Amino acid sequence: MAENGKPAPRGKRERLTQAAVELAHRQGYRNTSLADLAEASAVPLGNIYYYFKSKDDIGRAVLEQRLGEVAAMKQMMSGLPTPLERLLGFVEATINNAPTVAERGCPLGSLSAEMAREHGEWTEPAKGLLAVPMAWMEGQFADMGHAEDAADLALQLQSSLQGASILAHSLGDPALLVREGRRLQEWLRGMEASPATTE
Amino acid sequence: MAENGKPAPRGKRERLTQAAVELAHRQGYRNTSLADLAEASAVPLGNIYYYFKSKDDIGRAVLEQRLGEVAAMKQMMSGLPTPLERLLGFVEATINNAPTVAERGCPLGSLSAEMAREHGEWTEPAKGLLAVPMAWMEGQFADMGHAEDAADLALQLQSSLQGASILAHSLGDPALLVREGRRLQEWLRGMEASPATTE
Amino acid sequence: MAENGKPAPRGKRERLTQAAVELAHRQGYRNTSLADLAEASAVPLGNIYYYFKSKDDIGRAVLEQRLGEVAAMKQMMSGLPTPLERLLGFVEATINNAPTVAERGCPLGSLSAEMAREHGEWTEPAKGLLAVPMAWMEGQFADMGHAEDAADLALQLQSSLQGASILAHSLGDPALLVREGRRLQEWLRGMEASPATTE
Amino acid sequence: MAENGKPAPRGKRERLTQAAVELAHRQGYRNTSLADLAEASAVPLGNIYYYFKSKDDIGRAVLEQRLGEVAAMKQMMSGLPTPLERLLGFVEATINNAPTVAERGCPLGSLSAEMAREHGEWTEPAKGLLAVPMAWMEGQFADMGHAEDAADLALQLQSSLQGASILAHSLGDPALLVREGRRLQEWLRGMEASPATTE
DNA sequence: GATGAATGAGACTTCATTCAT
DNA sequence: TATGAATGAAGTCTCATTCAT
Repeated sequence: MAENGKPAPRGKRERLTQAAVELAHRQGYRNTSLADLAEASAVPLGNIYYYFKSKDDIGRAVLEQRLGEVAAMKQMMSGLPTPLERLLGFVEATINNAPTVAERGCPLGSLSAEMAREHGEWTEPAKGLLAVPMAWMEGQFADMGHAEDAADLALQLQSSLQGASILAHSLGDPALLVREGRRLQEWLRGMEASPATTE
Repeated sequence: MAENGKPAPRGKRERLTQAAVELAHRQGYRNTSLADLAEASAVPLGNIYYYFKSKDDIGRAVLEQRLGEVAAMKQMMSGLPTPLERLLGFVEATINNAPTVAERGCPLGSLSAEMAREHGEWTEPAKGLLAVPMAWMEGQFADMGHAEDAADLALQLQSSLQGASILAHSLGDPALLVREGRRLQEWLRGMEASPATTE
Repeated sequence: MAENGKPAPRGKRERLTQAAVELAHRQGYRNTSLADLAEASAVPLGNIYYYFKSKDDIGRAVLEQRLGEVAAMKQMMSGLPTPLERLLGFVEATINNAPTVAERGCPLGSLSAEMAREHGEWTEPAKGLLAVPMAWMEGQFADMGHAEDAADLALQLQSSLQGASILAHSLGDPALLVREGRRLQEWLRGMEASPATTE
Repeated sequence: MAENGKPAPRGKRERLTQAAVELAHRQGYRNTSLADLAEASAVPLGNIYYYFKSKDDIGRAVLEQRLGEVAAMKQMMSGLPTPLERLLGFVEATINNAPTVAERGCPLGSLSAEMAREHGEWTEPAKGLLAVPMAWMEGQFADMGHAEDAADLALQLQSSLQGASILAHSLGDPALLVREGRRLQEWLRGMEASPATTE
């Protein structure tokens, strides 16, 4: 009764989405049963269908939620003054996330890999999980004066981060991601010294 | 060696393993039913249990098979004269595999990611899928005279290859893996010029 | 008539009944969910239970509505001067309805068939759907001077109409019902020429 | 071990089909759950899927079984010497079936009506349930010398039989079907006297 | 009266695993 | 060894019905 007395029915769909996102990260989307989800979100199984009309619909919500997080990350980085700082900040965020990544995999990469196999409706949106950040990186590199090879640099950065995430996860060692992240930050800093002055 | 005339049952287990490896790559291990496997290997469903005592047992065989392929790859590369050529050959092999990787994911990475989640018995052997190649890379870098940062270089190379594989798979574009592979080969060649012996 | 200003809730029950009748005709009673009904009648699902205490209760209303239509048809025909014209008019009405019958089945026959199977409370009222028109026909034949075999003639007429409706529906061809209807009209007209004067 | 010791695995699919045909007749196809079917045929629910890959597949089998019965009926009638006797025999068979029809509906008509609504794959074969017998009747009438109006006569006969079946079922009175059947037999006999040879 | 939300039984389906031969 | 058949748990989904405002 504090702020409102309603049992906050709005919160339920979000609770479900949140739990679904978490479970999909922890054990995979396909591997997560609706019973799992019902228990994790304390919603009776049958009631899930009041909020989502199918499991696929939940998958869509998970995807959207993750895409929203990607957008939020871009938004957050846009507060930094230079493209170099923004890229450094992005890598820093990944590094900070290393323990979780080592335990459950990269939130974007693992979901993307899983959904890329389902040659269904959401194969397109799933691409955004990795493509959107990479496109953003490309923009930052371009702004740094590396317009010509911005795409290659972005591919290099995104590949390294994704690969290091996989290694950290598969080998269960967050330090791998931290190490590779630090190296990438060094690389980024060194890049500014000679900005595309290739001639 | 033949004690009796019974038709060597050896072929069946291998056919099953082979089919399981292929199906796990194509659609994921968990997502592959024993009925799928029975059909793909032309072995009656009930008979699978003569060769494997459970589905988990098949997972173990798949893992072993892939680990065997890793060993074979090392063996094959050992025919090349210098560590640089060996590393270049490894990357070249990955590049040649790009179309398959784009369609089904990296044979090692995707399996490793899937099995890393099953906090069961085979979490340890699964690590080898990515750790063994990386350790091998480390050895090559050391042989090239980069003893001190061999581990970092190996991490860098393996991360980039794995990451590029994920991107190629998720975005459905083999060219990404080819591009990143070529860049890595350039990087490797440039490295020999000044082999850490900076002075 | 208005005792208070409350918006006459009468309209809703009728809207529900009307929609239920239509849906039952189009897709079958059992096959119609309350969610379907709620949507079709623009009445919130939960609110249906204010007007009907169970789905069975809705079935009862559907039945009553159809029985009311039967009564209305009788009423309408009573405006015609002779029994022959009344019977001809009845057949004519059926013929006019042929397109709908071919698409959805006879409104009376299909409902009767569906509800006859439910050995429940409404098995009795359901009989009226076909029995009432048949009794009415019998009366008309009697009035035409065929008192002795009125029951047989009614059976013959009603059977033919129902059977032709089934054929039109099952084969998706309204022409079948039209053809049989015309034949029955001829038969009726020929009957008057020699009214029971069989000798 | 009498004739063969095998637990007659072949019999199971037929037992299932048989039970499905019976249950579909008694309570409708859609209204019959697989649990009902499992119980009626003494087959564990899960095992049904060894014999049929979906419920639709069972529906197909039911349809085929009924169509087979139609063919068998034609075959049986072909043993009679004249078309008149064959038609009389057909009506006689229907009459003999009256008690069952009154209880459960016409085996062909009710199935056809139900499946005509499912605008799916089997809408075509379902038409055969009523169309095949009607086409057969047409042939018999033609053989009787009524080539010109054979189609109309067949429509008339089939309509009357179907309609009388509905009435018998809906009103729960087998006598209605018997009465109408006898009348139709009389009509058929009277028809031969002046076989269309009106001049 | 009205309404969004909840609930639990039951439907169809898949699948790893076991059994009898 | 080989194999068709059996089995039961679990998964996704639907629906009539009820509850709390």
